[in-house]
Amino acid sequence: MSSSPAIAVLTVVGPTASGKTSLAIALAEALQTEILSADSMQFYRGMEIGTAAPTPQEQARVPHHFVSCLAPDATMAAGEYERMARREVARLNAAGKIAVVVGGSGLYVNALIDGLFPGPIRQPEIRTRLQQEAEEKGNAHLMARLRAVDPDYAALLTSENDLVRIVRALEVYETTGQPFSALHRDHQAQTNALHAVQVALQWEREVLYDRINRRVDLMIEMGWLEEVKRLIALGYRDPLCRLKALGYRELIAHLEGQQTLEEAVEATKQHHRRYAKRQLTWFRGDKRVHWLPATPDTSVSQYCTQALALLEQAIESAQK
RNA sequence: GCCGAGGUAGCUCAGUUGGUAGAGCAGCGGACUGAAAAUCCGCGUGUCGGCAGUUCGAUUCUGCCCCUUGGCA
Repeated sequence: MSSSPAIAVLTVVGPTASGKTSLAIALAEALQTEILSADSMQFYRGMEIGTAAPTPQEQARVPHHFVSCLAPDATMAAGEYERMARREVARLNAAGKIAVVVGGSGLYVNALIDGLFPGPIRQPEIRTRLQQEAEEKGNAHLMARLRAVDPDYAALLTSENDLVRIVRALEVYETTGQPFSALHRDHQAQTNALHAVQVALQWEREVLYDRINRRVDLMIEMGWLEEVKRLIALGYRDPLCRLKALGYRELIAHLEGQQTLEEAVEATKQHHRRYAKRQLTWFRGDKRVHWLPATPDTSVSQYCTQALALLEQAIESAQK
């Protein structure tokens, strides 16, 4: 019976195509532990090529969780992920192991480490109703409603066009009778954050974009189009469009004759580059993340050594 | 070689009857609490090809040069 480690999780975060998967595997091997994915799209089965999920060979090296475990028409939610992932962290910690978490979905990583406020899961009927209302009476109408029940949160939003957030906040208010911002504030006051060490690989922007472009080409070479065709044949065309995983809609548009393969590939690369930029903004904003300078000449084992050293330091200071 | 067209942002181009310039795309920055690979907000980043002349002032007018391009040879 081992005692719980001083650090509960070691995360590998950062933008897409930065090399998270291989670093996480190296770290999990070194720590003799398991990997929890924090990737909102690698959950889905049959989308392994397009989401750059760890390959069967990679998964054979280290046990993985939360990869290829849902049908493409299933819904996931950050709160559900928080519960499932924390259960795995607790199990590993109880065995004296540090959980290695890898993924680029910032909200999911935060849900796991910091926890979300205990709010309701999404309410499809309420959302549909509110969206219809926005369409009929305009976005400003919904924003005015939010301002009336939760002025603090309304003031934080950048625009009345951010319907996703306005609808969610109104949905929370309708379900709980509490303003979204108040629930959020209460939760921050009594946070139960996991003790974590977070690392990310920091590439020069041009090099990262080059890696993204090359990886999309590689995905096509590995049979991404066939993967999409297979999913369509299984009846997942519409769920796939709803998921909005990068590239799938573009490839579907190509398969349905709306654009050339080249156009679809170029659009996909661009969407990945923009996604990487949003991820950089997200993770740069979290001052707990340690950025390891990355270059084409550095090997995974070198990053691994650096990350383990950071982990060692954190464990020492946690034990003081 | 001759005749014509053009050189303005990373790209495609607009424009200034002389007062150092603006669109689209690309790009950059930010926000983010159960849809998050989603969603939303903000920002022109410039030796106006080069040199000289005219002018208070030239990206704009003039001259020469360089480069690209179409046609004729």
